[in-house]
Formats: sequence, C-alpha cells, structure tokens
Amino acid sequence: MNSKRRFGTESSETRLALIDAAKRLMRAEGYSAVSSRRLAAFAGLKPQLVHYYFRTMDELFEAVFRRVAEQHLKFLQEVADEPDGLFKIWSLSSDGDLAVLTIEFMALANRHPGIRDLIAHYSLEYKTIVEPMIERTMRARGLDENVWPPAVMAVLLDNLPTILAISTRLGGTSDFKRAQDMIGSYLEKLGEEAASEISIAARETRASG
Amino acid sequence: MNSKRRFGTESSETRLALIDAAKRLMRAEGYSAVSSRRLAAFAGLKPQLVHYYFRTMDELFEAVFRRVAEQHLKFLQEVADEPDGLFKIWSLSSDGDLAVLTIEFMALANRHPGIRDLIAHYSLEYKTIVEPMIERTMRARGLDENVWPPAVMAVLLDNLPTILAISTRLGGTSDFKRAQDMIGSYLEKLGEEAASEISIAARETRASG
DNA sequence: GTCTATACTTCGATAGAC
DNA sequence: GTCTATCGAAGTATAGAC
Repeated sequence: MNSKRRFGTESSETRLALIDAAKRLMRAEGYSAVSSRRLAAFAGLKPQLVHYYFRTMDELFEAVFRRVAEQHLKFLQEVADEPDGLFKIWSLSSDGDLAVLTIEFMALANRHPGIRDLIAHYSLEYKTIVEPMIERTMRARGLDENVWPPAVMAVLLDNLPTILAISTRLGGTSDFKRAQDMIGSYLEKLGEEAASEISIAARETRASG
Repeated sequence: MNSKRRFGTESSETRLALIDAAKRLMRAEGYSAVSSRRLAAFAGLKPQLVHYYFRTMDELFEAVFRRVAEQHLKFLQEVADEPDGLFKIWSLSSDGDLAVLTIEFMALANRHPGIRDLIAHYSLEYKTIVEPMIERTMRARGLDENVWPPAVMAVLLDNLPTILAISTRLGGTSDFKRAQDMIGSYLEKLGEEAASEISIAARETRASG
C-alpha cells in the first residue's frame, strides 16, 4: 500500500474545473460518459490529470455530489425564512437540469456505497431545514398535522418535483407538467397568503408602536 | 452497409436468457455494469453471443425495457377491473427491485433516444388503463375531479411510489417508508370500500332476482 | 441457424519526469 | 506542487468457422 503516487491539493483550481466539467458532462450524457479521458477532453485538460486529483473515478463522483449538495443546502438556508420559501424550493427541484443530476446520482448510488451514504447524509440535513418550514406554514394556515404529517410532506416536497421533472423531460404526456403546475400553484398561493399576513402584522406593529 | 454479419432469431432461448440476465444485472449493479463481457459471464455464456443476438448494447437495453414494460402492462390489465386494483398497482410500484430498474432506465433514457421513445410510448399505454380506473373510483367515492384531476392522479400513482421506494432503499429516513404506508393505506381503504359495495350490490341483485 | 477468433478502441490507474 | 509516458485490463463490434 506504500504507493509512490501523489495527488493534487483540494484547493487547486484545476480540481474545481474538473468537478464542474464532470457535473455538466453527467447532465449532458449521464455518469457512464464520465471517463477520465472524455472528462479531460470536455474540460480541455490532459486525461491523467483526473487521476492526479482523484484517486478513483468514484472519488470524483463523490466530490461532484458534495458540491451539488452544498449549493443546494445553501439555497435552502437562504429561503428558509422567506414567506414563499416552500414555493421556491419546489420550483428549484422542478428544474429539469437538477432533476437529471439527481436521477444520475440515484442510479450511481445503487452500486456505490460512498454515494449512498452521502445521499443519506444530505437527506437528513434537508429534513432539519425544510420540516420546520412546513410545520410553521401548516400551523399558520390551520392545516391538520395529523392528516398531513410535516415529515411526510417534506419527503414529498423533495422527491415529487424531481420525478415529475424527469418524466416531463423524457417526453411524457402533458399530465406531468400539469401535476407540477397544480402543486406549484398551491404552494405559491400559500406563500402569498403568508407574505400578506406578515405585511399586515408589520403595519399593525408600526401602528401600535 | 452490406455487412456480412448475421444475427440470431428473436425466438431463441439464448436470446431470452440474455435479456433476463441483463435485467438482473441492471438491478444488481446498474446499467453501466452491463457490458457484453460481464453480461455473458453473468449468464454463463460467451461474450460474443451478446453481439450475435443484439446489434448493439443499446438494442439489448431496449429489449430489456420492452420485456419489463410488457409484463407490467399485463399486470395492469389483470387488476384493472378489481376493486382494489389501484392499491395493487401502488404496491407493485412500491417494490424496490422494480423501482431500481425504473431509475436505471430513466438514467439510460437521458442519453438514449430509443429508450426515451419506449418510455413515452409505455407512459401512454399506462394512462389508457389507469386513468379510467381512477375516474371510476373517484366517482364512486364522490371525490371532486376538478380538485383532483384523474390524469394528474394517474401520474402520481405511477411516479410517487417509485421515487419513494428508491429513496427508502438508498437508506433515507423512515419518513419515506411512512409516506409510502400512508398513501398505501388510503388506497387500500378505498379498495375495501369498493369491494364491500360490490358485494352489497350483488346481494341486492340476488334478493331482487 | 449458432457460435467463435480476432481486430482495434477505450478504460482506469500508477510510476516517474519536470 | 504539477503534469505525462505508459501499462495491462476491459470495452464494442465483425468476419468467418462450424
């Protein structure tokens, strides 16, 4: 195991360029198209650089997932306190490009424990941010938490738009788009109601102050 | 294009064995593990046989999809007239093994127009069988078709259990299982109500006859 | 009709050069 | 610290043998 092989630093710009190119290549042609040679050609670099920055190809995929997941969590944190946060989350997850990536990682996870663990970990982080958002919204709207448990709603909010977006992109019937729009409109309405109540509350606060 | 290459017949048992082995290999290790060499080894055959029965690897994947889709449609037709048909459909689509295959084909479809067309075609066949089932059930239960359009419900019935099953298998939180069970229980109850009404109707028919 | 010998392309990975 | 020459394994596909 005392290999003479050496590796590049995590902070290298070349490394980041490879991760970014891999992400785009996965979206465009699927994970199986991401070979060291094809990826390097796509990024305008030499093939061997891939194995200089990543021990194995699997390690590269893990790095891509981490990057995507971190960007997504950052977005969640940004909208967590906004009245139309849930609608914004739904809209982002309904994006076809992101949905394709998600499906690719799910397929990858089936045979790759490393990715599987990362997804499970991300899933927990997602829950800690989104579930409280749903609880707050439901209480404000007077929705019964026993009939629609927030934990279940959180799961649906993340997974449903993804599968609908994929099916839409794969040329399904217009029903997929219709389902997306129906639920999206509902969440948008919820957000608008919350926003107007906040502005009313603010006005009343100013009036009484 | 006048190739001297020749191919095996569609009815060959070896061909069927390859399709079946490919299906199992896809489930176990993902589509990218299905190379001509690996598949042949998995099926206990010579690698070159794969290309004797299938012009390209893509053609093999299409054959696998056709076989899986045909079996699924046959199942749908069988339960179409049963009172608990929707519950049975939900239960089958909640099966992890089938869900893995579905995700694999979605990933394949992203870069393979042939598979994409097959999925779109299957999607239409699915709709023609399941949408009437949902319409009937909703009318019998007095559910508002404007609030819950059957076409949208059909889309959810097919896609939701798949994504929940995958996430459950990938080691998500228990919330995924909970969402599955909640919706499953609801559909089961609908089926039981329908079944009891049918038996009541039958009794009344006998009494009046 | 069924299978195989073989061409040649692309892959992941590593030791060693700058 | 960064990159490259190179190896051996695995991939798809086809012409030709039984």
